[in-house]
Amino acid sequence: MYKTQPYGGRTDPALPWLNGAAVGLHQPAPGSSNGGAGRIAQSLSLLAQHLPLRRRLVHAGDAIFEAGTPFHQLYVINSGSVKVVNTAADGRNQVVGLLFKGDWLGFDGIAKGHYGCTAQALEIGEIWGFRYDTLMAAAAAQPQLLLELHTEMSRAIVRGRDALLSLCTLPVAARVAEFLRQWAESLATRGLRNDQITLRMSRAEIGNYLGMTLESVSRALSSLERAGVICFTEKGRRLIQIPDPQALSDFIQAEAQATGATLQ
Amino acid sequence: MYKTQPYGGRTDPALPWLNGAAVGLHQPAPGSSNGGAGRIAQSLSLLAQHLPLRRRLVHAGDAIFEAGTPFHQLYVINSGSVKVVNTAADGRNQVVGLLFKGDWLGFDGIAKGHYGCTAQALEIGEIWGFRYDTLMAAAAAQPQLLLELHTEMSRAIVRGRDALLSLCTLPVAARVAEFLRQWAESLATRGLRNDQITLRMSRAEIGNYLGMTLESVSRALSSLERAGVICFTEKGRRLIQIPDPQALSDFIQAEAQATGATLQ
DNA sequence: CGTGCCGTTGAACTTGCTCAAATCAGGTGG
DNA sequence: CCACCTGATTTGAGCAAGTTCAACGGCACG
Repeated sequence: MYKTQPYGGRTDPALPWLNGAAVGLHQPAPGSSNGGAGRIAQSLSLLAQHLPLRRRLVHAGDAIFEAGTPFHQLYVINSGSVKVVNTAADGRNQVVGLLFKGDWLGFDGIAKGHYGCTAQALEIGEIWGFRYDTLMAAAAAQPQLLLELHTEMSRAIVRGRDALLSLCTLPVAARVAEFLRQWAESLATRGLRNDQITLRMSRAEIGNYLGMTLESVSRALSSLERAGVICFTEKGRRLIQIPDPQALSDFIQAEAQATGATLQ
Repeated sequence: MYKTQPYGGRTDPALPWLNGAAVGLHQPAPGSSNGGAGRIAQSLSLLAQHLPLRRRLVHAGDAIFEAGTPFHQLYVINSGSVKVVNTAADGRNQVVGLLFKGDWLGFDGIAKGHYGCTAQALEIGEIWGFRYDTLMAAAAAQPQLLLELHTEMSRAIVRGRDALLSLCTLPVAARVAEFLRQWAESLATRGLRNDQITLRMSRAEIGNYLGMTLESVSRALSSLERAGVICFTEKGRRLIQIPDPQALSDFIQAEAQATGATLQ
């Protein structure tokens, strides 16, 4: 397996912190049973209350914003899912993010003054748009808005880093498994059923996202099915069932250790 | 070459925007010849003026903060360089960032309430620390501080995405070249000489950062030297000279195209 | 009913990894 | 100042994961 080997750095005392949990500065909404779903609903309603929103219905394939256009607005997903595609100067491009209800879009525009990525809906959904300067003005009266913004930006940074880590330390099959695990986790956080996933991307898109070929994605899914970690439903090979989320995690763990990617 | 192949997405009209340029919302400092260096000096002095800073001298290897400790402070590099190491729950860890003067540290703590990474100095330098809540309080009086924060967070997001793109679309040799190019660019932005680079990381650390083995890093550097794109100085193989930055870019371009990673 | 796209699977090939040995730089103690 | 030791780096040879190329089946759409 093509994994980076241990390097005798000084930062290696294997640390026991959970990386996946989505606990934030926010206390769970009083009276909400699920921290994740409550948090997201709460923050969406906060926005709705204090900002003039441009609500837009999108269909699969619709662009929410395009790389290169001037930045003025941020967006929040009220429903549906979105992929973010990064494009380099020489035309190489890559899916760099996959976002769901409550996630924000367009942060990369703040620094550069124009969007650096293209965001595209993967299914029917509703996207809320609002101007960055309006948000800042509203935040003067409602500081909670600022905390929300910072938390979401921080989350985006963490997501990017975790993606990098997966990409560098996991073999293909485990990367696909991790992809499914994260997707299921995102659904669970939002209070949706997470025992099945409707892939809204082609094998080619998934492969592009995970840094592998479409054939590798296909093979990885087949091998996950053979291992009994996932099942395909009778109809269509884009609807994936996950009988036991723990089995997915175990699979990833096993693959990671097999490669010696554990480090230190 | 193991590169992701084209996928017939709908987002592919190859876009001509430069990805590397560091132009921001900030207008170049009036009277400063170099936008980058001016911007950084300006934003450092803005912080010094409006915030009580904890200044700390660090030596190579010193930790600025450790993954898992509670988040209260953000940090800014006043001088020196820093690496950021991400650690997963199962012990896999990876260098996910390399930062220089003017860069901020610790954003990942905002969402989770504790730092998710460890930051470690690569050389002697001075790090400024200040509490996040103090920053927010000061921002009420000085909104420029907020813009600064957002710009830096945005920049961190963009950097992460670009790293992902390199990792997925470039073969090893080009990845090393791109690494050097970015380092040189960072130096240039800060008004420092960018015709030579003192690597402050071992081959193993570089490999970990770039998702390859230390042997691959070594071979890539040797091949860059053979191609005349870089030179080693007589003393030590950690001081690298870059006679012609353009040649580096050309090398990357050529390698990228050779793999068909161009897409579209 | 043909055309096109998506997905799967097989076989051969290539890149980058693993293992191993030799070299080199830096620091330590005599 | 030199011998020595340790860790970093380079380089080679063989191997394997994942890619490339290619063929086939299924489903949707005109």
